[in-house]
Amino acid sequence: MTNPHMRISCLACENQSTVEWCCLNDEDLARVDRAKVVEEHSPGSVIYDQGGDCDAIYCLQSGLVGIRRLDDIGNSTLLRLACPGETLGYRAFLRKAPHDNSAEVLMPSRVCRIGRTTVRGLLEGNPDLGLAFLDHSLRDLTLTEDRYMESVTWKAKTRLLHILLVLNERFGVETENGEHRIELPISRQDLAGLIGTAPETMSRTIQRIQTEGLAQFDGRVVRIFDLDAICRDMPAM
Amino acid sequence: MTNPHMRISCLACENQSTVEWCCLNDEDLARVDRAKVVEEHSPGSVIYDQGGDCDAIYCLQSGLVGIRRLDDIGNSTLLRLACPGETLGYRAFLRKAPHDNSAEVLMPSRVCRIGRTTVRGLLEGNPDLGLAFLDHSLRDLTLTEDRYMESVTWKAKTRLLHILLVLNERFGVETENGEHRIELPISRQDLAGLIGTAPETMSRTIQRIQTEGLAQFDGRVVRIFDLDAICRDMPAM
DNA sequence: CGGGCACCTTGACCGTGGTCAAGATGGGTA
DNA sequence: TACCCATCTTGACCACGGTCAAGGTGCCCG
Repeated sequence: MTNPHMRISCLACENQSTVEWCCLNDEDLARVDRAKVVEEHSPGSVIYDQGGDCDAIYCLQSGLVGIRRLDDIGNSTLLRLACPGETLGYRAFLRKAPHDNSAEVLMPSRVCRIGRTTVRGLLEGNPDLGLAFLDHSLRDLTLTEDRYMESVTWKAKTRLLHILLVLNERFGVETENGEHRIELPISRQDLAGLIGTAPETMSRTIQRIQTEGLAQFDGRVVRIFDLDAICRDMPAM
Repeated sequence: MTNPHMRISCLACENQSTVEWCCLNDEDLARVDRAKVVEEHSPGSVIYDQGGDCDAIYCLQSGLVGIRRLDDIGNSTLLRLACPGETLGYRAFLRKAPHDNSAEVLMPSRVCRIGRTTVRGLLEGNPDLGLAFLDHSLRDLTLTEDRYMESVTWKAKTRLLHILLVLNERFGVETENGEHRIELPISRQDLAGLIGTAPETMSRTIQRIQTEGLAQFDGRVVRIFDLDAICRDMPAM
């Protein structure tokens, strides 16, 4: 899993500017660089497990990771996606509590693991880092609250269209004829989890969207003909 | 609204030990005490408004405050309750963004208003305060995420029973015959908002709970005969 | 006192979406 | 090629809960 040859220095990492790490000076970055362990993960492998103790935080350098939560019965629900530059597992770390979700690799990913003592040291020496984490947490909080409101007030179709708009921002490409193509990074089941419905409902909602001509689903490829039409369907945006 | 006669020093405030303020030394507490403005509010009055700019944070000394969010149509939903000791409006303040919710007084309350410059000064001089806010934010995040999961997987009846258990912790009293009495601090409408349903569904759910003998509703007074029976109805607790 | 007005309740209706069960599809392996 | 398995789709069913509409209750105010 560990691959020292592909190693990129934190000082040269293009994600360095993301939220929490942008406040570190070169000296501290070098310290992280020395302490970190770079891991290569392939889809399906787990970075950390729900319920497990937290002895490090992770920085996603490239790839894609899914944050899952295990139901009390045992079925896991995809809560959200983590993209390159995101720091993973910081919540459990800072709360000194077990992870309340799991991180599973969805696309081949390179993850930097930064041990507990290193982070503690940085936090103590650099008050801004704490504030950066605070910022991250506040952003997550707003996102989660918005999500809650949506799940209560919006219908499944609206929520799916909304997710498509978000996925389009990240994974969509515009073809020459003005059409948008998204290569979905996740299965239908996970898509269902992401909007909080059963997989069957996901299938049916997709059918409905297709017959209404809003989008075409072909395996994991989605084609959107009229992005504006979808935007117009959103309440309050 | 302001009442200088009822003023309690921060140094003597019984809520001083709550999350963010416990990390301040006496000197800083005295600084807050000098800068703060104490406000007396009666039910219905608004501490801050959604969409409004944030130029202070508020510390609830006594009473009860409801955190509301305005829908895009204009109907407001009660998101959660804030009890004495809670710091209000810190999120908008720290994010330097407009309030994304409103704080409305539900029971006669005394609120300490601490101006922007004072808090900024404290944050700069005292890194621990930032970490305390971080802690608060992380706790809120977990609560909100749990709430989201519940709203997706639990039925209205289960959610109502859960809220009753929570309200019982805060407002319940145990009578001599082992029965629990809760004096609800909120209307049915707000109770409905709290579990994310329509008011009509709230009424019907209450009826169902009564016919099943789990609790008796009489105006704002709820009597619970068998607390354990309700706990047993909760999935995974 | 009556009128107005919130708030709550109840009834009727029906759409959304959960659930169970049965196929369909497709990839991986022997 | 045949088989298996996971994933996805489709159908049938129906409970939960949203919505609209009509009463009911209590409260404040003129």
